[in-house]
Amino acid sequence: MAKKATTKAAADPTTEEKIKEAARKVFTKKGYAATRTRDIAEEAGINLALLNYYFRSKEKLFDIVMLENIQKFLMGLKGVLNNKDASLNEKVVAIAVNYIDLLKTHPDLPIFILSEIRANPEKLAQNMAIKSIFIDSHFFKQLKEKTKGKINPLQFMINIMGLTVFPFVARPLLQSVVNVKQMEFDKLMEERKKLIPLWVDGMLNMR
Amino acid sequence: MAKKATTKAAADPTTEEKIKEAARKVFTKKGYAATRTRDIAEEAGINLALLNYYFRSKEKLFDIVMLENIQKFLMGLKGVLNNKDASLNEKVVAIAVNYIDLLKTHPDLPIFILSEIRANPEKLAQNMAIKSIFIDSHFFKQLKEKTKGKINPLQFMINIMGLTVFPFVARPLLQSVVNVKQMEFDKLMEERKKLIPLWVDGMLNMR
DNA sequence: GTCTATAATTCGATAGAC
DNA sequence: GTCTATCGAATTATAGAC
Repeated sequence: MAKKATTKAAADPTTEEKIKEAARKVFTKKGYAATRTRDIAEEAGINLALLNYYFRSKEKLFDIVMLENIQKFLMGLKGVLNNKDASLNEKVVAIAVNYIDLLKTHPDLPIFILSEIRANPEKLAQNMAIKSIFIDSHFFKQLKEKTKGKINPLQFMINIMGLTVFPFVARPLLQSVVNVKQMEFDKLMEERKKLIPLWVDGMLNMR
Repeated sequence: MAKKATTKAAADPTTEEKIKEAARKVFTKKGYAATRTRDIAEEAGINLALLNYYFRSKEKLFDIVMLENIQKFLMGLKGVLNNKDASLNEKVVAIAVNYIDLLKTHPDLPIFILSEIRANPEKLAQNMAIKSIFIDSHFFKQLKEKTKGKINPLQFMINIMGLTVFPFVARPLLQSVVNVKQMEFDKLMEERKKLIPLWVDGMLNMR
């Protein structure tokens, strides 16, 4: 591991890295159970036996990919939520923009994370002190002030995440059922970067 | 099929019905690939061989469950969206209340449908003329009028569904990571029946 | 480190008795 | 219709040559 971290970072990927990237791609697309290690090996352009040589098993490889995916999905948030110099509205802008940019390149991330957690909740509890990321954040305090007892601030947290993330979760349905094309979808998501902060501001300042 | 639809509807379930109900439960919880026919048989309290006797294969059984799930999820919507006597706001209320009630008893429905469509988009295209349910609905016309060219009405359709459905999609994360208990979750969802129409109204009447 | 070949297991499906 | 027993295919994992 970390054999050639000498000069260049992105020289040519180690076999181990190739396998992990292939695993991320296939796992994220098809889910744990539907993924065959052969698919990963083929995607990585290596032999099946090498997968078990580097990672002990399918499950261990999955755990690594899963952990990194969750971090990718949540850790970007941490800095934003705790920036004490940003107003509530500025934070909403940052959340919307960051997530939409992330999800435009990794659209399957949310549905993968959510369905795997759902199928296997006990795997999560572990170490993750993610609760604090949301509930103990500066952002959450700002929400509490703004809503002063009237409405549970968690409702707004759900709304902001929902307005941002839900379109990507619903994308399979939008594309294959409502027949929204990839380009139209991307355009809608770009529009939402500006719209979501307006909508959230409206919700927070009602009556 | 339909052997004893004589007097009582919910007398005692046919073996066939028992299998289908067990299949719905297990498939919806674990997804197609992670489900073993043995799990379904055990859940139904019958023998594995009977599953193949009544339904030809795991896949055929799944297709039936999937179709019924999609109908359960979308068909309730159809009547609401096309009720010409209901105002836009009344329709939003109906959507929120209907879905939250449905999802409180079937919380895994959305994530199941979305992740299975995602893993297997070609299975959908089929017969389903679902596009019309949304785009050609009376509700969509009302949205168009209200937003008169300013914003794509699809954005609001996404918002309404997102505000309503997303909490249930995110529930695994909320419960096992943010540590929201079942009772608190249910309470939040009840609150949302009243809040969502207010929020949507605010969004539609901005500036 | 990488490959081929194969062992070990799991799982969907069926044969055949009752 | 329902069960037990088992087959056959698919898939993860490993042994062993290079």
